[in-house]
Amino acid sequence: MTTPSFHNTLGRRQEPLETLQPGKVKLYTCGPTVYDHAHIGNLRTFVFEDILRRSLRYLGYEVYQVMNITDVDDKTIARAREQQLSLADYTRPFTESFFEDLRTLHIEPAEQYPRATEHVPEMIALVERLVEKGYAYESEGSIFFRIAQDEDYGRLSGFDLDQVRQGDRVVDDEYSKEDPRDFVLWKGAKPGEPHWDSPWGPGRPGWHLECSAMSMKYLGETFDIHCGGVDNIFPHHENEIAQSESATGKPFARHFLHAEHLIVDGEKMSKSRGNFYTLKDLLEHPTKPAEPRALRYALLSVHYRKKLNFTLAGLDDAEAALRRVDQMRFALEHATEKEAVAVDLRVDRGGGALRPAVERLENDFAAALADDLNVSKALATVFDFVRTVNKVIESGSLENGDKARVLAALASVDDVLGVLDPADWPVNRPPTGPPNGSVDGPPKAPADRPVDAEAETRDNQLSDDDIEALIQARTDARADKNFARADEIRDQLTEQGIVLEDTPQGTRWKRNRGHLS
RNA sequence: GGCGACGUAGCCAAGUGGUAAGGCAAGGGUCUGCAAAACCCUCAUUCGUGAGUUCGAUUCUCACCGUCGCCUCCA
Repeated sequence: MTTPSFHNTLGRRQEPLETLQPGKVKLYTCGPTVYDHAHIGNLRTFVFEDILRRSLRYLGYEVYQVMNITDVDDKTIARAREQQLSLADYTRPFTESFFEDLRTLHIEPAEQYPRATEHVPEMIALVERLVEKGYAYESEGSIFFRIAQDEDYGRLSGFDLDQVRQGDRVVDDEYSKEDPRDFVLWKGAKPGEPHWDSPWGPGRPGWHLECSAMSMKYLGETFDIHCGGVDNIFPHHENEIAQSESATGKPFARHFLHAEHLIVDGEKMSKSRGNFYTLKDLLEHPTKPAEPRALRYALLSVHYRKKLNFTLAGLDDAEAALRRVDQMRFALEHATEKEAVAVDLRVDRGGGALRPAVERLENDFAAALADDLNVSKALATVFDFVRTVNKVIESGSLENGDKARVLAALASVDDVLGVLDPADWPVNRPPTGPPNGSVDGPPKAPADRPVDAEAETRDNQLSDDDIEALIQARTDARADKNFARADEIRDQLTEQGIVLEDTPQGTRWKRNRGHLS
C-alpha cells in the first residue's frame, strides 16, 4: 500500500494521508443541492471525487464515502413554491437527474447518499448540544451559532473575521443576531414554508448543519477526508468545522481537499453569459453532441486544484487522445505473439518483451496519483506506455503473454481513470436518443457493468461475417490486380462506416464509432 | 478594502535550484497498386515583464503587468 499525500486546505500544505484506521478512508463529499440540474462545474468536482476514491482504492485503501443530497434550502423552497409543488415533488426529478449524470460519466456510487430532509432529528440533536454548551442561542424562533465563542473560527479559510468587510448580505440579513457574523443553525418557520417540529418551535435546518449531522451519523465524529468545491471553503466548511468541533470537542475532518472551479472559454460559467452547460446540454448539443466518455476525460485530465478551462474544442482533443489508446488496443488485438526466447532462465519473469514497460507504467502511475492526485502526470505515463507498446506491435516483436499483460495493465489503470475501454461506453447518437435505456438506481460499479462492444453497432446492416466475406473478396481482387473491383468493395464498406486498415500482416477492420471521424 | 490562485510551444497541460513530461494540432517519414487508416520521428536555447539572491532560476525573493476566485447558504 502506497501512502499518498494530498494538499490539505487546512494548513495549505501537502501532507501524507493519515487515516483513523489503517487502510481505511472515511470520505465525506459535499453533494448537490437539488434545485436544478447539475452543471458541468458541479460535475467536475464530482469527477474529481470519483478519481480520489478510485485512486485511494488503487493505492490499497478501503473507501467509505458519504455524499449528501441537499433537498431543503432557500432555493428549493422558493422554486417549489413558484411551481406550487411540494418540496419532495419539486426536488425528486433533480435528484434523479443527478444520479443519471453520475451514471453517464461513470462516477462510482458512494456508499451513502443521505438526504437532508431525512435527517432532521439528528440535526436538531446537534443544535441542542451546541445550545447546551453555550455555542448557540435562540432568537425569535431561530438558533444561531455564536462565532465569538469559537476561538479558532476561520482557520480553514484563513479569514480574520475582524478584518473581513461586512458584506451586504450580512448587514441585510433578515434575522436578528447578537453579532452579524453569526450564522444560522436552525431557521424558524415562516408562513407557508416546509417545517419540522423542534424544541424551539417549527422550523427548518440551516445549510451547514446537515453535513455536520450526517457525517457524524455515517462516518463518526471525526473522519478522514472532506471534499467539495473551493467555494465551499468559506463559509460552508468553515461553519461545519465550527459546529462540529464545538459540539464534540474533537477534530472534524483531518484532510480537506477542494476542487478548483471549471470555467468555460476562459470565463466564469454563468447563465447570464450564456456559457452555462448542464450535461444534457452537451449531450444534446445541436452542432456537436458530446461523447460522455470524452467529457469524463476532459473533466479528469486537469489537476483538481487548477482551474479547468472547458471548451468544445477541448472535447475534440479529448476524443482524439482516447482514440490513440483505442487504436493501440485494436492493433494489439489483431497482432500475433511469437514464442518468447528464453533469455535467462534464472530470472523467472515470465518472458514478454513488454514486461518492463508494464512494470514502469504501474509504478509511475501509482506514484503520480499518490502525489496529490497528479492525473496529468498519470496520463503521461499511460501515453508513454502506449507508444512503447505500439513500437513493439509494429515491429512484430510481441512475445507470449504480452497481449494479456498489456490488456491487464490498461484495465488496472482504468480502474482509476474509467475512460480507457471503449466497450464500456455507448456512442452518442443524437438522432436516436440515449443509447442506454435503464436509468434507475445509482450507477453500477465498473466490474458489474456488462461489456458488450458490439451492442451499439447492431443496427448496421452488415454482419461481421458479411464484412469478413467482403474483405476476403477484396483481398482476392487485389491479388488478381483487379483494383477496380477492390476499390469498389472498399468504398462500399466505407459507406457502411467500416474502416479498413491494410497492414503488412493483412487487412484488419473496425467500425467507425465516432460520429465525427 | 481584506485574503488567495494563476500566467510554460498554435491550443490543452505536467514539472524541477542544474538546464523543459504528456495530449491535440502541424510538418516529415514508413506502410500501400493508389489511397485510407495507423504507426514512427520532429516540433519551447525557453517557461508574463523587470530586477535581486545564487556558480547557476522557469523553479527562490521583490516589483510590475495580465487573468481569475473567495469575502456569510454558488461545486
